[in-house]
Amino acid sequence: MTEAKVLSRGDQTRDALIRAALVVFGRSGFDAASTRAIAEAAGVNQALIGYHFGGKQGLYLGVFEHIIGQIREHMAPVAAQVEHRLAQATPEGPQRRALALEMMQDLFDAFNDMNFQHSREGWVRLILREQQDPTEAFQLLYDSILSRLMGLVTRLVALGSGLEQDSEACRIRAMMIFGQLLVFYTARGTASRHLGWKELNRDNLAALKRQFRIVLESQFPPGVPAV
Amino acid sequence: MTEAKVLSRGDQTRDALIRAALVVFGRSGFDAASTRAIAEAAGVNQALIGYHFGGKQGLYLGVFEHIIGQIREHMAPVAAQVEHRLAQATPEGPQRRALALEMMQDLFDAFNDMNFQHSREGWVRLILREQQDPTEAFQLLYDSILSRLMGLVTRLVALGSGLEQDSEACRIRAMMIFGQLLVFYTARGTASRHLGWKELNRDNLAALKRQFRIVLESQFPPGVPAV
DNA sequence: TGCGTTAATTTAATCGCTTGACTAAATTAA
DNA sequence: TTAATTTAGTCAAGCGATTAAATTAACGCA
Repeated sequence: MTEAKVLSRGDQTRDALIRAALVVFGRSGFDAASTRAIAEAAGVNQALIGYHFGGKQGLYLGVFEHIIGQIREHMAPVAAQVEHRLAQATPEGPQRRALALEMMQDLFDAFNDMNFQHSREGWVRLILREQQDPTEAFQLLYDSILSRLMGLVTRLVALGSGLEQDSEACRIRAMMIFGQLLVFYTARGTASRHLGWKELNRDNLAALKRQFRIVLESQFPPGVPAV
Repeated sequence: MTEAKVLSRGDQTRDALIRAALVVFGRSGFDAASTRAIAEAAGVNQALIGYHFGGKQGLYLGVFEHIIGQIREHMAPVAAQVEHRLAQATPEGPQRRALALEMMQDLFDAFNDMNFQHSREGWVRLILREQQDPTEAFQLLYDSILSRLMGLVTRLVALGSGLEQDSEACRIRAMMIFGQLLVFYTARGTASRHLGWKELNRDNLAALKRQFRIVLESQFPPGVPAV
């Protein structure tokens, strides 16, 4: 319903290739993924990769542009809202901890939902690989959204903890907070065995959110003065 | 100095192949890594992979047996010590929070040091890949040590939080605690840019440990009654 | 509407190259 | 002399890229 059906034949092919490549690249990595396998998964002739994207590399970048668009769609609204509230917040007010906590919960609720919705696709695997050996694709991803999200959470940590704005401590803490959620995707095998979660379903996600909320509150207790 | 020099010619070849394969498999993944590249990195003829390990797959398993041995060497002593203290601890004593906190810090100090020492090798990348698509190698790794470590931390969370022993909540919390550290390896690209850490050095590790300790204490405040 | 022309897109086939596995012969150690 | 180990070379299969030819859609004009 959200998709316009006025896609030309070429655009349909581009689309099918990107969606197939998302899966195949995610499962096998760039080198091990074959253009023939991608083309077959897309139901399309192999030479069309060269025609539409210039080659394997071009298709890979196309996949990341697609991902970036999706993440933007999910996170931009809540990020903008948090930025707005941050600009208005008095950094020394008495309830600034509660405020920071609330905004973090908004942000990470959206983050969790996005990850959950796309957990079946190849997102996680693709980004994980790029984290280990960043290429042009990661530069794109980081500059367009990741840096914004990280900066936002870092400012929220500063607000909630009283630590100096953008200090190294705040940045480390921001990374750690993400880590608490991401570990369920990055260490999927361990999570699967230790928790018996063969796949992340709605119930699992709810339990995860509950514990995350508890831990977040313990890190930024609303009623206690800052360190 | 720790290595006995009584290795036969064949054992030397096996050793060289495993060390080279650790790097090449880690960098490229199983499929994309070529046996020729591994053999060249080991300074050895390609056919020797087939001779000594039966094939590519056998070499891959050999690499994981090597890794498992190393992790055991690092973690088994502290794990045994914690298990011993856990067996003696009275689960309802007044300082059980402080006790749990102390044991967690011992455990994760060892964990951090191990990760740091081997961060240059291909460990992280290899295990990360197995987490996404577990093969026989991950089964081996999980059964031989990962399950023990996870179980241990889960029991410590139970002791420190007052939550029911081995409840799902405890297991989730245990995963999250690991996540706070692992994120600096799994999201290496983001960490590199957000923190300016091009590689994890001694200073960075110290800063990381400091923040981790603070967060851990906030989750299990020594002087406060349990939830 | 229908025809003819042009551009966009798709197809099958082929190129040189690399892959993992294997083998027989050569080399080394016991 | 025997067994363990290493070597160079070969095999079929799959790789990414490219090409010329075939097919399809788009547009101007009658």
